[in-house]
Amino acid sequence: MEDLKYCYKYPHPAVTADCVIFGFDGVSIKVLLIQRGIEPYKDRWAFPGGFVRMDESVEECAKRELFEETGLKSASVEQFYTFSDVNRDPRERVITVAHYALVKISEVCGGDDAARAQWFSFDELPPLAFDHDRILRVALTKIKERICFEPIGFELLPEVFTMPELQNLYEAILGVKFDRRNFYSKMRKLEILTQVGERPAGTSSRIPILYRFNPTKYAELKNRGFRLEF
Amino acid sequence: MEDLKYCYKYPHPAVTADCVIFGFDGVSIKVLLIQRGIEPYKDRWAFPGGFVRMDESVEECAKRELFEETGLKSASVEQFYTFSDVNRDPRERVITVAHYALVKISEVCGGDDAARAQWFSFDELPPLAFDHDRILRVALTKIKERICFEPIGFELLPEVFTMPELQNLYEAILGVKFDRRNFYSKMRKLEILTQVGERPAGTSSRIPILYRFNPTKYAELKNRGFRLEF
DNA sequence: ACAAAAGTGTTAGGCCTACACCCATGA
DNA sequence: TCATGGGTGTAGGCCTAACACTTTTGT
Repeated sequence: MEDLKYCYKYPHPAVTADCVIFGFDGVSIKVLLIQRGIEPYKDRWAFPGGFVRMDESVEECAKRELFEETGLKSASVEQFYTFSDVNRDPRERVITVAHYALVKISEVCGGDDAARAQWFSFDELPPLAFDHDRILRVALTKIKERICFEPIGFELLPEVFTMPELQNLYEAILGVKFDRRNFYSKMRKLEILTQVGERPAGTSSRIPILYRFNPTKYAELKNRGFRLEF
Repeated sequence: MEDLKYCYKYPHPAVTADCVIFGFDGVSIKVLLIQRGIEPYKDRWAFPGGFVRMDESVEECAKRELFEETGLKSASVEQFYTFSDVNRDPRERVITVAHYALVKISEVCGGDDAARAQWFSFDELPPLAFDHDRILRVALTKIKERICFEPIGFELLPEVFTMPELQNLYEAILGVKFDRRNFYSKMRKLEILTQVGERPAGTSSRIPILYRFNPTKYAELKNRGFRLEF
């Protein structure tokens, strides 16, 4: 008991930051999980995360843990809910501030740190540690809410992408199907897409046109907020 | 030092729950503050709130503290952000989960507990304790986001209200002016308002028509979500 | 008598939705 | 040659935004 050296007049909960990391492979949404190496829930899959240090905010903690456990250096990690059920951790009272981030799936391929990290799609999810299944459900809800008002979708796509890919992304997140023609014109109206290169005139209607997004317009739209009526 | 009886292997932050309580007096938005009786920030105004106990979630804590300090028993206290800057409390590391609630201003009039509680409008705010001014700004942002998608506004109004009052409420929260005629028809289209009583025919165009809201339609709309294009 | 507050309806424009056809490729 | 995937444009309906007049009351 000699190592219990941090003492308080009243009981204090432990506080952690967890990261729900979403990716997109062109077809379906993926989530990044880490296989736990220690008890409790040893060998179960869980979100990257860990205990908040006394010299960092929970957001800083989330970014640090994310980097340590997956090698990801994502600028936009954002908290979305704090889970505080009394018995959510068998060790002691732990309150977790849950964050999410949208990343390009290619960014997390390499790295030895990421040995235990793996992308899962929703129809092949393993059982999760702690209350992480609940955290995932809430994260999904929040993402759905956001995607209609901020062009967050693009953070999930590679630099260059096709219109069908973009549509797949929206359909995968929102769980609905759109009319291709309406989706195209809606996106064009936003004026954040720039066509990449030229399609040799008349030579192909089968290979999709490539786009990248216009960073200026994109940032502007993101600040101003927008309204996607899906 | 004998009373430092809660000891841990690693340092733990303290965790509090704070409540930003919004009210509406028919003209402007008010916020409920409590004058602190103890250091730090003694005599400064702050949001109701306090330390999370080990046998309650942060939401339960928020409700409990709200009741203890203001006599309010509000069903719908909702967390909106967790503030964790390292030095936000001079005593020790304190992370606070901030909540908000919308209440009818009449519900908090009586009660001795509320002796130190007082409603303030935004143009006469006193200096706030801790980082509560920042918390207030974030709360306002979140409320603005919500009011366009959930009919939360009605929770701020008395049972029976007039259309101008309702419009004032929306204008006060969103900080913009609406065309009266467009606002009226938009509200009518939602079909959640029921006219109260009868206006003696032809006898008055100066006193406003009274409405209450239809709880069934209101709940339905709240679940389904809606879209107010202001 | 005049200013201020409350009530009401119409029109034009923009956005959303639904929908059909052509071209190219690969089986 | 046929099925599949990609690209494009149009017409109708709904919602939004702009806008004017009448009544009443209080000063």
